[in-house]
Amino acid sequence: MSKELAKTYDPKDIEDRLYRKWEENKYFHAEPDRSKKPFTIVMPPPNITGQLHMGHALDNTMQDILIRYKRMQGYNALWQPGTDHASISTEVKVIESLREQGIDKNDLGREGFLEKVWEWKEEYGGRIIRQLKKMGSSADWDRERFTMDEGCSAAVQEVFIKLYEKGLIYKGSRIVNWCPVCKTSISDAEVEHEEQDGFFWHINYPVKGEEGRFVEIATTRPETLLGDTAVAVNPEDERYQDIIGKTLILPLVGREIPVVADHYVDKEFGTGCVKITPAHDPNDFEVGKRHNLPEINVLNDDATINANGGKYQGMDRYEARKLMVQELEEQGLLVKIVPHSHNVGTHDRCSTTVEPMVKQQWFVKMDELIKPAVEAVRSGEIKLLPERMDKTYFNWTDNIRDWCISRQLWWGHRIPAYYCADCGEFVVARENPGKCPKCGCTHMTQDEDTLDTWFSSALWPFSTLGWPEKTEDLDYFYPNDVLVTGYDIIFFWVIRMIFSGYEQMGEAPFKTVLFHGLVRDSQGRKMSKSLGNGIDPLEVIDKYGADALRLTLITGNAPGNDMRFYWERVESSRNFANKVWNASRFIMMNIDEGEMIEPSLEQLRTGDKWILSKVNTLTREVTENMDKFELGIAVQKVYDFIWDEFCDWYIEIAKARMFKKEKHPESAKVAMWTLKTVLIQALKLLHPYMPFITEEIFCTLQTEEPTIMLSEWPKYREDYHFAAEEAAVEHVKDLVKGVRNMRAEMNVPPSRKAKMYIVTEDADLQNTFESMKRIYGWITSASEVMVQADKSGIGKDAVSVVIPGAVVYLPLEDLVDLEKEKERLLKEKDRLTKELARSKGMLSNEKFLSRAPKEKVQEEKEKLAKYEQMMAQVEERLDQMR
RNA sequence: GGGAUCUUAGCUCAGCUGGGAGAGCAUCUGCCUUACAAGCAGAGGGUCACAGGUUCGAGCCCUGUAGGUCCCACCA
Repeated sequence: MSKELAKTYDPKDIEDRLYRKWEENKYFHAEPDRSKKPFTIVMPPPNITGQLHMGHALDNTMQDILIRYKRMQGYNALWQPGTDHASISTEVKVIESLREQGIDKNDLGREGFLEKVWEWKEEYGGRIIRQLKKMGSSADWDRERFTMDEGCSAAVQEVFIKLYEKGLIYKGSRIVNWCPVCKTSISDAEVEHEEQDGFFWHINYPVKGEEGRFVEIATTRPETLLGDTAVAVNPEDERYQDIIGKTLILPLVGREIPVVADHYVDKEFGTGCVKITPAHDPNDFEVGKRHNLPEINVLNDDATINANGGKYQGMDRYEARKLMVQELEEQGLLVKIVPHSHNVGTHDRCSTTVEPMVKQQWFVKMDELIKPAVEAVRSGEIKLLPERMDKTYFNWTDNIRDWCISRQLWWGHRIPAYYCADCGEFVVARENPGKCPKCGCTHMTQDEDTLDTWFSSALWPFSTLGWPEKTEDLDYFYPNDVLVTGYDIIFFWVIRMIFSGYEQMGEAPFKTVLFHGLVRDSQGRKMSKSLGNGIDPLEVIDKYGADALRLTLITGNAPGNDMRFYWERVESSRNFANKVWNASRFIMMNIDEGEMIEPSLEQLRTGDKWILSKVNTLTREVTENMDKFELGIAVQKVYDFIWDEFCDWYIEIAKARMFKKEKHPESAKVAMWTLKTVLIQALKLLHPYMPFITEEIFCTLQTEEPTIMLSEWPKYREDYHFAAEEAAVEHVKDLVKGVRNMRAEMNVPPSRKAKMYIVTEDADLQNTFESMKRIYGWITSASEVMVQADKSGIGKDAVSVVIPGAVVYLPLEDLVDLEKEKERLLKEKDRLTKELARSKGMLSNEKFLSRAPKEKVQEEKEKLAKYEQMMAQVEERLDQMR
């Protein structure tokens, strides 16, 4: 009785204190240990510039649940954390902050700028980690890594060189996506397509030497006309047979360009004539290659027109467009302007319209690399959850294109290529070779470009474990078991980790990928800065506690589905936490101190066996669902058990015994043991989801173990399955519910006590009701309970309640409104009539009898018998009332 | 253009391999019953989008329709 908890649950009191305890005791830390099986999850590294948002909160909660679960199961569980340098985001952010101080990136120079970025990293890099800790995340922080730390950088260099040497990385002049604001190339995955309303400008291109003859083309980007080097038509298009091979005069420019025939042109679309701009359109680039057309780049890196644009030089692309259209109109070459909505590629970071441009860039050749990654998912060696993600995955791998990995940024891993200033030769090497292998000069400088951020994240599952060194960690913890992440980065990250794992390690990086969806606002919108609709997880934690937030994010959500965030849901999670808290408080206040010995099966009463059987089944179901990664279902079962079974029924059952300790000391003792045992088991099942509250209660309730997080995950016990007791308590529940229902509907106040007669001819039932008299008598405030085979001694006007197998009578003559009771009985009769019709219908169906499984038929027959018996009772009672 | 996914109670969503429709919140009615009013007890509320099909039996499987969401895609 000495231990006590505060009256209401206050997470603020306990969360930080317990987290400190866990950290100080190194409970999160994992070291290779051959006597235990490893279980590894690598944390998707949050950006160093990032602040905790709901996506992180969900992602980390799921991982923490899995890690805590496996840790309790005895696995050597490693949750490997770290952060990502996030090249573009970070660079842009630092540039902005410098600009506010009036400093320009270029004035600082590369070295100076990088110094500033590292300063920024030192200052803000730890912020998100501190925030993740507030969630209760049990990652092994001693192992925190950074994508640009020494080891990860070595891994990046190693991979680059290996791939280059295998011919899987090449440098080439290709058409790439160019962001004119970030002034860098980006990969296809970073381009977002958005539908925009634009126009089709129809322009006449004069045919050389044929006065008054034109070829009409249609374009959505008239300014690219400056780079046109041909016009193409479909070779099968009858309309244009005679102009193939002729020469056109490019309007405004005056350049002579040929008309070529290419199957790429769709006869049905537009005018059937396409202007070809190889330097600024991926398709045109291909056409240009086929017809040996020159590539004329007309844009600067900031998307202004360059010297090749003649008099338009220096103008912004859209300004030039406007002026050119105007001039075309003046010259009578503009045929018409047709509104046209089309897809425009934008940069996912800054939303700037991307310009396709021909540039020298580094690429990863994908066709061979992707093969094992495809096979892994196809064969099931790597499992994607939910399964439908397979299609998304294959859709990408089937249409894979080479990966542009060079970025014109400073913050990131620099490309290990060195160029000779004299002869232009380059070498890929671990360090500057100093001397040019071709001309022998010493003017070697490193490539200015850095690598795509995802190039380093792709190596995360093994670079964090020490690769390219052959470490014990790598040997023991690789491959990872599960990867938890949002479906939005399947292309950016998941696929690239998979092929990198196979290529570098010869093995899958992980066995299962568990995808989750987006956390949206209450209206279903994406949470975003610009909308200002984001909800800060830290605010939620501050108001309701981390456990409540975690529970909210996990319940009622199937894997891979988006969810909406509601404060009301957090509130109900908090209410559950309080429920657990108070149930525990009650138990602590009412059990005796000291060691408790497990009672023998003979000592256990019906109620004890029932709840032990229930928690036993719960254990099995929770474990099964967690193994299937059905976290929402698993925690829902724990929730329902604790609230609806343990609190609503077992604690009430126990009260009837504990409050009469003196009269029945043995029964009280067994109840106490059961209360404590079941509570601890339920707390363990709940711990991965709500680590703080379960730890606090566990540590207050018992002294044998220092922490719940290293306690043993409960196991299903064959000897704790009690079918008969479960059935008995169901009968008692039916009785209690029936009486409560009657009292509520008949407006019998709770203060009104009454005798209770239970009439049944079934001897087993008589025993059940006889043995649990005290329990349900107490719950229903009966003054006295009689169990008998007939109605002797029961007043004619006693109210009756028909329950399966028995009729309960309560002599409440003075209070009873006969009309009301008749109404109540008629309602019950109505319900039974429907059930009987359904049941009889099924059982009279020959095909059901012959084809349905025997158990189903038997089950249905039992139901029918039950309803028939109840119907008879109801009818008898109604007859009496006539 | 291709693909995925959703449509279940007033709202938000569960419903895992087909076998009598569930939860939370909201609503209504009683209760400060000695763990909890962040609570207890009771109640109301659903032709599971629509139309077909398979099956003894369909919210669940198949086909189609309508509407919503998302992803992918070089039709200028």
